[in-house]
Amino acid sequence: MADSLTDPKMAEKLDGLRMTKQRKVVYDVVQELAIDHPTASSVYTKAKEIMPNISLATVYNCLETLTEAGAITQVNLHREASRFCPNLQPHAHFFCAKCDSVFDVNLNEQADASEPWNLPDGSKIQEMNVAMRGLCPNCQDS
Amino acid sequence: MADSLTDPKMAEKLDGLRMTKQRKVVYDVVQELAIDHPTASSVYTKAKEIMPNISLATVYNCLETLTEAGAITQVNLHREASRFCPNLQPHAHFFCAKCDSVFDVNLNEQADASEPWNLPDGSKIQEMNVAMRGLCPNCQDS
DNA sequence: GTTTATATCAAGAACTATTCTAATAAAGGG
DNA sequence: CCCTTTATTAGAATAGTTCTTGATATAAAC
Repeated sequence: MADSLTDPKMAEKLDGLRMTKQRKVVYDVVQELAIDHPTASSVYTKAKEIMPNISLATVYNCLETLTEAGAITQVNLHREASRFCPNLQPHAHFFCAKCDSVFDVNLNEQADASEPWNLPDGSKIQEMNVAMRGLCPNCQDS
Repeated sequence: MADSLTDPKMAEKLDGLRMTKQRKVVYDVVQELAIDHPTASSVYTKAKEIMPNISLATVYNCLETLTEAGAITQVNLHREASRFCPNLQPHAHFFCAKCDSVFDVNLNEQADASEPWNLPDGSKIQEMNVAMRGLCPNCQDS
């Protein structure tokens, strides 16, 4: 599969990173549960089925390492528990207020579409957050 | 000013809400510090200058109430402390990775612009998050 | 291969931002 | 004003996450 850790492009991202058994398990679990956008503790629960001695701290460490390496991304809404997503394509996330599910939303292919996001039919947005991190003009110079 | 609590449109939003002294102070402080996008504790520090006996819990309560009423919005990036913003126009937020400042970013007026966000010249995006909350098709029906 | 350096792991303590609890106080309607 | 409702306060509690320590494992240097 394209997003496998053994994929050459992914290997490049993970350059200099030790692919330990724990990291592999954590990454595989995030892939397996991708559709749920699992939290750290969901990943922990599932990872223990494969590696019973793995600790929650290690799961947190692995998730952080994989995120920094760019293999997965951290997904948040307000201050709810972080969720993790192995989809590296540019996309947004929709959080259902009722059933607590989270799903990926792709950009609309048609540039002239009225709605930039390709939401499933029948979903209704109540709130939208757009945040960017980077360097401001002042900090860019120094 | 247009965003004042005494503005008729704002009054409508706050319908049914008791405008207590504390809520007024908290709202005024958020307005005053708007450019900084203050955290709850920044609001608390400033609010105490005006009302020395106000408690942190009250600041949190007021911020929550004002947010629910639609008078301010809660702004987050990952799980950093929430920040609050009295700008009710649709806009995004830019978090500087170096100086920790946060600023408003408006939508580009020109529909055909290459970049949908009107970023200040010289700023550089490293990461972008788009999240929506609402009802998914399944939950819409039930 | 042995030694030395570096990175990772596990367990639990510590931390931060936030929410909850229970008692007191303040608003607003009659 | 009085009464009911709602808000405030201070401090305790909580959730999610990060940190610390010592033990292991891996890699690098010799």
